[in-house]
Amino acid sequence: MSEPQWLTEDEQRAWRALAAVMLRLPGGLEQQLQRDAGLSHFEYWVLALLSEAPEWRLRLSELAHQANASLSRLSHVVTRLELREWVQRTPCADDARATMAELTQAGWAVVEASAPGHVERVRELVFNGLDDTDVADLERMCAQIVRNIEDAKRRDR
Amino acid sequence: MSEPQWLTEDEQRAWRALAAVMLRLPGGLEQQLQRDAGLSHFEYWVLALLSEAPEWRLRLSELAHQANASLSRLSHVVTRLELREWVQRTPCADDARATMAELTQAGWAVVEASAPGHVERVRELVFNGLDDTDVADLERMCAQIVRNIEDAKRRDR
DNA sequence: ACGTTTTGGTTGCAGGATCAACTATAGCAG
DNA sequence: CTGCTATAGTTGATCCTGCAACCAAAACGT
Repeated sequence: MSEPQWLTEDEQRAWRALAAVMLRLPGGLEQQLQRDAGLSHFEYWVLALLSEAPEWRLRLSELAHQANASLSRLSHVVTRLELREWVQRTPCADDARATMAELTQAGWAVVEASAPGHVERVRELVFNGLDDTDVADLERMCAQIVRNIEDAKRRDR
Repeated sequence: MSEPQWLTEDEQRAWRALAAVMLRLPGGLEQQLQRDAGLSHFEYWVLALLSEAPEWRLRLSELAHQANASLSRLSHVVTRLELREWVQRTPCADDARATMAELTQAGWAVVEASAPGHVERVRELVFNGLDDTDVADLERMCAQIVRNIEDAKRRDR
């Protein structure tokens, strides 16, 4: 049994900083959206994804993937969004197992109304103090980390 | 009323990547800890912070700050950890309002047993594919983002 | 010394997330 | 065509978190 490979000092600091972002950023975003639009961040994200999809429609599984969520979580959220009449479920023509989620006019209005405030907040929390190089680096590193997570998930299965 | 300042293409990609990390990384860490040690990531984090503190003791408010959590959340978690006898609450000598959380021997054993597996997973998910420069950049950017969040919180109050 | 404000912490409750169990359809091997 | 397995989605139970209300002690102004 060998010693585990501990993190270096630099890695520890970086990990603490990333963990801090992971723990605090959701709350920071949530707060503005909740106050100004009565939406959770995840609800906003789902509506925004639908608003960018062709015909405002996506299969639930595809939507779950794009939203980085489990199908279960998405299903619950779509149910709530349906109750508020911002989204509608419709059966899928190609595949009888599948369900489509479709943005309603009212849902579109919600996205349109809340997007500017939300984008401003993202700017404020995430991009303030970062230059163009940083933004490119951030994307590259986060993409790498997401790949790592997906690989680990696949390995675990 | 002026047009909001939308994100550039680069910013959008970076934001999506960061959001993906924010949404998936907790789950990725949780899973390993839950499976191998029966701990949530946040519980581990709290125990680890205590294990590094002098005399294994910290005031709850200080612990909450270091753990990036609200006092309420921390209080709930400490209650659960106390039930498992990994942590003990003791009154604070200097300030009668304050409470100290202290790691027990059993709690220390839990940290010691689960740390190697957890560190390995952090390595796997976060640092795999990043070089030294990346690590330094990641820390700097995350620290900046945390500052942004704290500033916004202060402004909102 | 006394009232007010701030800080430290706890608790109950409501809302959301995860997990496991389940149904139904599609795809595939023989 | 018939099982078998994989995919798509739903649902209910349980657990966690945030919020608001609350209490107690400290700090502060006068």
